[in-house]
Amino acid sequence: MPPGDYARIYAAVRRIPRGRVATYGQIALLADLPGHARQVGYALNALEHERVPWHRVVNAQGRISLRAVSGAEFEQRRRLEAEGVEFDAAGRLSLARFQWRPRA
DNA sequence: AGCCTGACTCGGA
DNA sequence: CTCCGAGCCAGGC
Repeated sequence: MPPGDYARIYAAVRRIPRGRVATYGQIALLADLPGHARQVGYALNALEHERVPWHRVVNAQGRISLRAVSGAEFEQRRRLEAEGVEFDAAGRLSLARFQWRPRA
């Protein structure tokens, strides 16, 4: 996978406004990498100190994807709630309400 | 090459 | 609604 791909993925994630979320597949599309939803996850997993709002990326079911190393999920939810995103009792957010829909 | 794994997704049971 | 199963693609062995 070309090194530049990660940069495009990060650029797409950076476009997500505060208080909104995007799905992995959606980011893949915006980065011109249709079908690479999993790679988006890898790219986010590889983040170190880059300034990228990784917490605004959730899966297609409006849930926070679990990592191999548990713990970061709580941090993600905490950050989203700090931006006004609400979760239901089942730990899921409403994509209908919070998903970012960039125009054309 | 083959096999396994993973911050994914969609559709069917 | 939840649980698979299959498809998906990149990476590491």
